[in-house]
Amino acid sequence: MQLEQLLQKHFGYPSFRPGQKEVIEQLLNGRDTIALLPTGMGKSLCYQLPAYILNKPVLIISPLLSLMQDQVDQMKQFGEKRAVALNSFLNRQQKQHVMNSLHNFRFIFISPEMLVQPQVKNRLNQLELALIVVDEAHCISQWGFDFRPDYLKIGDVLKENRPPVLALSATATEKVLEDIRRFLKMKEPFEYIHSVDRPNIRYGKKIFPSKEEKTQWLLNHVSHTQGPGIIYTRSRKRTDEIASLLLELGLSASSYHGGKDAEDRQFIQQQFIEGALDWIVATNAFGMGVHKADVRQIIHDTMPSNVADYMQEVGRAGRDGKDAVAILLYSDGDEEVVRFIAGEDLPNEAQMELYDEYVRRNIHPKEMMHNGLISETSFRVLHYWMGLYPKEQVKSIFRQMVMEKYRSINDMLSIIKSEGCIREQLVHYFGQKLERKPEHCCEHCGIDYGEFLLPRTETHLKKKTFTWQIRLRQILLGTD
DNA sequence: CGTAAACAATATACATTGTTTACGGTGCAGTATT
Repeated sequence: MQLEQLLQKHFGYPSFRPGQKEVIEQLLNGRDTIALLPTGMGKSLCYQLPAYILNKPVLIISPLLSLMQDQVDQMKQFGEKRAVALNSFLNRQQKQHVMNSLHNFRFIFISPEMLVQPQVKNRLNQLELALIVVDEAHCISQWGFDFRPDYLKIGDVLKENRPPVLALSATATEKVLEDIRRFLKMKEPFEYIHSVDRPNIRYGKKIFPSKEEKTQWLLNHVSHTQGPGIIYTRSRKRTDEIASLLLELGLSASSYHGGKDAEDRQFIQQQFIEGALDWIVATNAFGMGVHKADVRQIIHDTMPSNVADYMQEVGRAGRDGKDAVAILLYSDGDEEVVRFIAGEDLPNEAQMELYDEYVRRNIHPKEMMHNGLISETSFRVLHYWMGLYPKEQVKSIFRQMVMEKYRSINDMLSIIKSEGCIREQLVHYFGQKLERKPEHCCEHCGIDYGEFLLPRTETHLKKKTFTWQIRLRQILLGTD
């Protein structure tokens, strides 16, 4: 049967979207594949159709519990009951039960941390899988080295005669692609790379002499333009600050960051997706797995720490194909804090010495953590690297890591400070060529905020006084 | 590293200036505790 017929049979679609057919053909031929497709362009079909054709379970490695849960729920809603998320939401018994019946599932979602557990790894390696998928594969590069080291172990977990591996992401620089190939141990993968350019997004940029002026401009702009929108800033505290100011101006806004309860985060995200909330003021915790098509604006109150993150964040605008705008705000010295945060949580040399000493004295290095000498995150990262290389080499690896981070920050900064076309520079950064400049390009080429500058009407201000506002106030003010 | 808030000192009974201190992103798993 032709692929199109199979698509029709299993999903009821008459034709493929760009890239899907090529990717699926390669996978069915048993070839490792990297697919860079813009969000909302049907990435999940690339593994779902092969799952039905090959009729064996597909393993999907996913970065977030909430993402797995959404996908499983969605599948169940569409009548696919044979989907499961193998993660810490399951208690011991449930986990055991799922582990014993893995062959009965068609889609198995799992976190890298769960995947590398010996018991889980062995069980999965006994299973005959159709495909191994790494969703949001840029996380390998973005998180693996200094945050979630288990991302770097995925390749080691996979046995020699494994099924093809499919790495999915929306954007990746050549460096990220290299990390994906290397840490997934891919063998001459087929690569489908969609253009990173998003013609319907206009790139704005505003430079201010002081932070106060920046904030003033932001408040004024947001209160006179259309949402829905996301405002990215660097610290949790500042998300709360800005959100409060917007609330005072009568706008519907909420802050969002990793320090909030999972429940509250879920609730806020849901309100935003449903359109009951116009503005989300967030740290980089917000975004992955947020499927909202009509986001009109992305505003950066603080610069992101690299161009790949910037593209990822900006890419959340205008998924419906309609016009959207991304505005990057900068005030002198913003990069200093970004630089600090980049190096802050990495293990320092004193901790490396101490780790070494603990090992020499036959004390489990975990004690460092219990003695409050290192954070959990830093310990995990340090433990990973010290297990691989001698101390001096680890020191040098971390020095390089910091240098690399500083370089990425500088790359972002030089785009901000440059006088050139923003779109062109972004596209070039991903090693691509800009085919055609859209009419509304960027700050440099001339930007017209046009319809985004529609004045806010009274109804706009007052139409929403639902229960969510009360709930949001509770969350924001911490009163129940 | 840089900022801002909290605190202290000055020099005079209020407010300015100097000094110290706290703080800063991303998530998983699994266990102990509300």
